[in-house]
Amino acid sequence: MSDNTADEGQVPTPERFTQARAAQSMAVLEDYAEMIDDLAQEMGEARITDIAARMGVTHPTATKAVARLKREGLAVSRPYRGVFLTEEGAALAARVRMRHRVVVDLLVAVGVPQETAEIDAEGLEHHVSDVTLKAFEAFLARR
Amino acid sequence: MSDNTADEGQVPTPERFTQARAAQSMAVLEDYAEMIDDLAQEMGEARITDIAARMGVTHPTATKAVARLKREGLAVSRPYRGVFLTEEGAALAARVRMRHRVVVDLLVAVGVPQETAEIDAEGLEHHVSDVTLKAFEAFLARR
DNA sequence: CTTGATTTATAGCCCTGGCTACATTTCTGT
DNA sequence: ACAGAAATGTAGCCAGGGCTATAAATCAAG
Ligand SMILES: [Mn+2]
Ligand SMILES: [Mn+2]
Ligand SMILES: [Mn+2]
Ligand SMILES: [Mn+2]
Repeated sequence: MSDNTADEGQVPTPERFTQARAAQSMAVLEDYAEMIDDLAQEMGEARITDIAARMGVTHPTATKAVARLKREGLAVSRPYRGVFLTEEGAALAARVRMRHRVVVDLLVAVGVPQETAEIDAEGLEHHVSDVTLKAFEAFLARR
Repeated sequence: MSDNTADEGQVPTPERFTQARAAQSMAVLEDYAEMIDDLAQEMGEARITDIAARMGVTHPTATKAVARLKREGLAVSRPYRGVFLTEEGAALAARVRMRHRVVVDLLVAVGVPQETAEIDAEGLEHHVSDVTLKAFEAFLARR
C-alpha cells in the first residue's frame, strides 16, 4: 500500500548525504566569489585584508581561499596586489548573488523576519538546487 | 534615508559567515544522531556498518564520526558492539528529525517536488534557525 | 569446536579551512 | 628619500572528515 517509487519522508538514502557534502564543498568558493565581486564594485578591487575582514577570518585564511579560487580558475591575482574574478568567477558570483536574493525573498515571503532571513540564507543558499530555486521564483511570482 | 538598523540585502556582515560556519560544524553530528536513532528503531541497535552504509561513507569514517559523538556526550558504545544515543543525543535526534520534516513540508508547500525537497532538506536543515523554523510552522499552519 | 566470513578497529594518508607567528613588500607621511 | 605603518606572504600547527590497507574480534556454519 502507498506508492513506493519516491520516498516520502522515510529512510534517508546515502545519495542525499553525498549530495549535501558536494554542495558544502562549493560553499566557500561561492561565498568568496560573491564577496570579491562585492568589493570590486564597491572599491574597484578586492584586497586580501578586506576580503578577510568581511568574511570574518584572518588574512592567511583568506589567502588560502583565494589560492583555491585561483587553482579552480575562478580568480587571478599577482603578489601584493588585489584579487580579480575571471569571467567564470564573475558568472559564479552573479548566480550566487541571485540565489541568495531569491532565498531571502522566499523566507521573508513565508514570514521570516528580514534580518533572520539574511543570516540563515548565508548557509541555506548553498543547498538550494536549481529545481528548488525555480520553485521559489514561481512561488514569489504567483503569490 | 531608509532605516539603517537592519541590513536589507546590502553588504554581508562577518557574523553571517561565522554563524553559517558554526551551523555547519553541527551538521555531521546532527545527521549521525538522527541516523543512529533511525537504526535503533528499525533494528534495535545501530551497527557501524549500517551507519556507514546509510551515510554513504566508509566504515572508518563512520567510526570517526561516532568517536566525536561519544566525545561530545551524545552517544556511547563498547568495542565491537552497537552504538547507542545518550539522553542528550536522543533529544538532538528528535529535534533534527522534526526540523527535517518541517523543512520538507515547507518546500513542498511552496511547490518543490517531494523528492527534490527531501534531497535539498538534507543540507538545508542545518541552517534553519529557531526563528525561521517557527515561521515555517506558522506558515504551514495558516496556509 | 574450528574455520571462514563478516564486522570492527586502527594506522596512516590527503585535503580543507581555521589559527598564530614571523618575514617581506608596499604604501604613506614627513 | 626614508622610516614606520600597513598589507601581504609564508611556515607550521590543529581539527575535521574523507579515504585505503591491514589487523583483530566476533559471528555463523559445518
Ligand atoms: Mn553563503
Ligand atoms: Mn550569500
Ligand atoms: Mn542533514
Ligand atoms: Mn535530515
